[in-house]
Amino acid sequence: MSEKFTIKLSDLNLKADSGFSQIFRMNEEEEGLYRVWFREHTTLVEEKDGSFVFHCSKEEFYKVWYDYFDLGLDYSKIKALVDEKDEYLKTAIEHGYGIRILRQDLWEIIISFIVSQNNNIPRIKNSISKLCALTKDGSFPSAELLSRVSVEELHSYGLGYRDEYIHRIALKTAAGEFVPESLVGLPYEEAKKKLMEVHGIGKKVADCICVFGLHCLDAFPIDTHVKQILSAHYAEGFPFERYKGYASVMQQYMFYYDLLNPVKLAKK
DNA sequence: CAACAGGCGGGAC
DNA sequence: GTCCCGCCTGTT
Repeated sequence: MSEKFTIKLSDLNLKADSGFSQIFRMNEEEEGLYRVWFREHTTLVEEKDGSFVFHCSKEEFYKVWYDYFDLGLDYSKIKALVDEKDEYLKTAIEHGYGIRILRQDLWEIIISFIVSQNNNIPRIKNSISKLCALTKDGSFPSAELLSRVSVEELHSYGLGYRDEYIHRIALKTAAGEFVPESLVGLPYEEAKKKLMEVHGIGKKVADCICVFGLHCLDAFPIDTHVKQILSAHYAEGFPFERYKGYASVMQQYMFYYDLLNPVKLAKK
């Protein structure tokens, strides 16, 4: 609380990262002041005159938050890959300054994206905040803790039919029959395949877990927004080869831009 | 009222 | 393999 660490960072925009696709509990507590969580760590971050003030020690910043915000990766280089002739992607990137693929906790991402399926953001956030209320400190509940919560209780968190998916994967994980950590370091295709063996994880959720939980930037989650973007702007096919190794970064720019400026509405 | 939201499982074929 | 349907629930 007392200790603060200020640093200048480029290609980071807390508003863009918090409000949309990958984090369901980075809340703006006050104007320009955000709370972030990573496992047992939490801190406030504020954006001020192009600098970022972390309400933690310099040691904690470098130990936890530097990696969390993926600050070792130069996003300006990735943006430079974009095809000069691709007006749509160029526009999307201009509007998505500061988007990064954060390195969040794998277990939290697995559960969060199961919750996210066929769902909307306010409801997702509400369910996840109820899950986090299960712990004393507001951190995300472990598999062991979740496995002890009844399906009925889970249902009361507004999870709908996903209650059983959560219950089953929590039991399986607590029993050691599913080991999330075993996915770390696997090639993208293998990780995706193993994830899809879990009841409640399909193609899209598996891809999201690969991107946001395993930092596989080759994955390219196709949800309803991206599907519409692809058919509206890439009828000839999206140039995956060109963006090899960074497809998900492009996906994030497109997704974010579509939230601001939906393809469907723009077309009519 | 129906359609949709950051889809998935299950069954038909 | 592809297609199609039902599904929790809040919002438009």
